[in-house]
Amino acid sequence: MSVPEISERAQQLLKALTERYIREGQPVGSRTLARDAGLSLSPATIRNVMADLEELGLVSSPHTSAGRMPTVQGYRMFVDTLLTVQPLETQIVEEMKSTLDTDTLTEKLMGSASELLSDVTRMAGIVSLPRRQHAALQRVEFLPLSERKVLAILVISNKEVQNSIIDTERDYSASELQQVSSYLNEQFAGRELSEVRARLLAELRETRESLDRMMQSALEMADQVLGSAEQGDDYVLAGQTNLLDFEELSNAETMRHLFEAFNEKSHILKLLDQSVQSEGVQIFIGEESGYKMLDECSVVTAPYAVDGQVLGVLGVIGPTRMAYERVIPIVDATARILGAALNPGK
Amino acid sequence: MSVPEISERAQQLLKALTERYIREGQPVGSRTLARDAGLSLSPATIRNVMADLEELGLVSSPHTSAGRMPTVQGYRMFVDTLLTVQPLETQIVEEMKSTLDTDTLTEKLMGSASELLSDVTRMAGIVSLPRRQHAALQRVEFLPLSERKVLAILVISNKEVQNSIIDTERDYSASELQQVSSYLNEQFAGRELSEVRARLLAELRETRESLDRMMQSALEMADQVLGSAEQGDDYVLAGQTNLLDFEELSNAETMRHLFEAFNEKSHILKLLDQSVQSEGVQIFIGEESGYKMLDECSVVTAPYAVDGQVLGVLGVIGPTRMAYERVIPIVDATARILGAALNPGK
DNA sequence: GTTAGCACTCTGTTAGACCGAGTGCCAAAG
DNA sequence: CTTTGGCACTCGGTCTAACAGAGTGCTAAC
Repeated sequence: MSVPEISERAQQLLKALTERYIREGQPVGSRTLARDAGLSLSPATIRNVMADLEELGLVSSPHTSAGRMPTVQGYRMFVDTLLTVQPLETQIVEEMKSTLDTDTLTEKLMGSASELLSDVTRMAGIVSLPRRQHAALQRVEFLPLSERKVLAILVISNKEVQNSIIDTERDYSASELQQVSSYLNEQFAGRELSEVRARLLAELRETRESLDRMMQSALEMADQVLGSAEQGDDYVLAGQTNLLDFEELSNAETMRHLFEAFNEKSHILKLLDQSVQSEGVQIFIGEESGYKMLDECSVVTAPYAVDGQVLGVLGVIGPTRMAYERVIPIVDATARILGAALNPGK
Repeated sequence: MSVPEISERAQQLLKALTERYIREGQPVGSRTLARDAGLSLSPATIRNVMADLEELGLVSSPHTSAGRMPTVQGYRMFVDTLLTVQPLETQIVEEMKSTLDTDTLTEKLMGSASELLSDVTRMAGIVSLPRRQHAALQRVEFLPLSERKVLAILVISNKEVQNSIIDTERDYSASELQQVSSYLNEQFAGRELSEVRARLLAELRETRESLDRMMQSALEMADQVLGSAEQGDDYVLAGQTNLLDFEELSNAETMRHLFEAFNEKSHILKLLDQSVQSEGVQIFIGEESGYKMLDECSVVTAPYAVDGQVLGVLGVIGPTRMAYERVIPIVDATARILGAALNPGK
C-alpha cells in the first residue's frame, strides 16, 4: 500500500473534501468544493482534480452523478498528513482529570476511563485492563470460607484487589492459613507478579520432598491464585449505545455485527494489541482493522503507561466518518491522564 | 381494567389468533384463522366474532383491510387464561442447572444466570442482585493499604466477598487492624447485615466516650464498610444484542430508547421490584410496565428465593410478540435453579 | 346462527415522468 | 499546458397513477 504522491493543490482539495464529508455525511460535489476550499477555482477544474484522485483511489463516488467521498486510503492520507489536530482546551483536560478518581480500585478506574472516553467523544470508549505482569504483589491473605474452600485475597500495588475461591485438598484452620500467608508475604511481598510465579514454580519443583507439608500447600495455593490472576486479558467497553446515533451504523444488520464483535473479545483484544507497541495515537480506518465487522468503523487508540511501562491500550470506536481532529487529542490526553492516575507514586 | 366475558368460541379464536400472530408476526385474517383454528367455521363467521373482539378491545387491525392482531388486553387474556404452558423438558432443566456453577462468587453467578436466560430465550436476560439485608456477615478483615487507606474485606455468607477502600483519620499498623477485625468478628460474625448495622449505630451512639479509641475506630470503620455494602441495588443484564434481531424493535429510534432505559437503572429496578412480592412468574405486557420505552416489549419475571426468603428477581425482556408458553417455564425454572444454587446449605 | 357474495378499502409494488445534483468531455480562452 | 464555460448525460429521489392482493363489512339467503 504505497502512498500516492499528489500535488499541493490536490492535497488541499482532498482535505477540504474530507472535512466537509465528515461534517455533512454526504458526497461532496465540485461546486460545493469550489466554494468550500479556499482555492478560487472553478468547479470544472475541481472535477479534473477529482478524476485524478479517484484514479489514485483516494476518493470515490457511490454512483455516477453523486459527489465524491474519501476512500479508506483517502482517510488514511487525511489523518496522516493533512489533518490539523486541534489542541485540547486545558479546561477540558482538567475536567477530564477530575473525572478519574485516583483513589479507586483499578477495575473501577478503568470503567470510569472508558465512560469518560465515550462521554466526551459521544462514541464507544474502550480500555484494556492493565497488564499485571509487572505489578508488584503487595500482599496475600487467606481466609477459611467453608469446608475445603479458601478465599484468597491478592493485593496488588495498592490499587487492585483480587478475590478468588480456591479448592483445597483438606480443611485448613484460620491459624494455619495465617501461617501460610505470612510465609508467602515474607517471601514474595513487593516482588513482581511474574517473578513470584516463576520462583514459585521453581521452588515447588526443586524442594518437593524437603519441604514440610504446610509450606508445600502454601506454595500450591499461591500457584492456584496466581494462575487465575494472570489470565486477566480483558477490556472495558462503554457507550456502545452512542453508536446507535450514527446514521451509517444504525441499520440493524451492521449494528448486530458490531455488537457481536464486541462480545467476541479476542478479536478486539488482538486489535488493541497492535497498538501496544506504538508510541502515541494510532488509527485504524475501516477495513484496516482486518475485521469485516468493523468495516464501517474507525478505531483510534493510544497506549497508556506508568513510568514508561506500557500497561494497556485505550481508545474510541466510532464511524469511519468521525471528527478525527477532535478525537485524536482526546484519546491522547485520556491515555496520559489514565497513566498518571495509575501511578502509584502519587 | 375489567376482564371482558367472552364465549368459549371467541376464546378459542383469540387464542389461535394470538398464537399465529406470535409465530408469524403479521396481522391474521379471517380466512387464515378459519383454516388455523380447529373450529370448522367459515371466514365470514369468524369476521363477525372478530368484530366483537375488536369492540371489546382485545384485538385491533392496523388498517381497514388488514387482519387483526392482539392488543395489550388481548395478550393479557391470552397469557392469563388461554395459554397452555409447555412443561420444560427435564433434559433442558438439567442442562441449565449444570450451567450455573454453584461454587462461584455471587456476582459471577448472577452474571451466569443472566446469560443463561438470554441464551436459552434468545432475548435479553436480567437478574437483580440479591438483597443482602438478610445475609449473614461471616467475617470482616482489614488490611493496611497505604497511608490512611485501609482495605476492608467483607465476607458474606460464603459466596460473596466485597472489597472497599476506606479512608481513615490516621495510619493503622497491621496489628492494630488485626485487633479491630477480631473485635468485630467476635461481636458480629454470623449475624445478619442489617442487624449488624443497627447494633453498630446504637453502640456508636451510646458508648461514645466510654469506649477506648481503638474500639471506637473499629466501629467507625465497620460503619463505613457497611454503608458502601448496603446500597447494592443493581442488576445484571445480558444479551441485549439479541433484541436487535427482532424486526419490531430493530428500528434505530426504538432501540435507542430501549438501551437508554437499560442505562437508567432505577426505572428497571422499580419494575423488577413490583414482582418481588408475587409468588411465581409475573408478566408485564407492553405499556403495562408503565414505561414508554418498554412499550413494544414484554417483561417476564420471577422472584428467586432461598429458604422462602425472596432475595431478588430475574427475568427476560423481549418483544411483546414473544413465545410466552416457552419463556414462562424457562423463567420459572431459572428462578428455582438460581435459588437452589444460592442455597448455602448445599 | 351461519354462510356466500360483493362492494369497498387499504397497502405494496411497479412503471413512468420529472427534477436536481453532479459528472465527463470538449472546445475555447488564458 | 492549464483553466474554464458549456452541454449532454446519468443517476437517485419524489411524485403520481395504475393495479394486484388481502381482508373487511354488510346484506341477503340458507
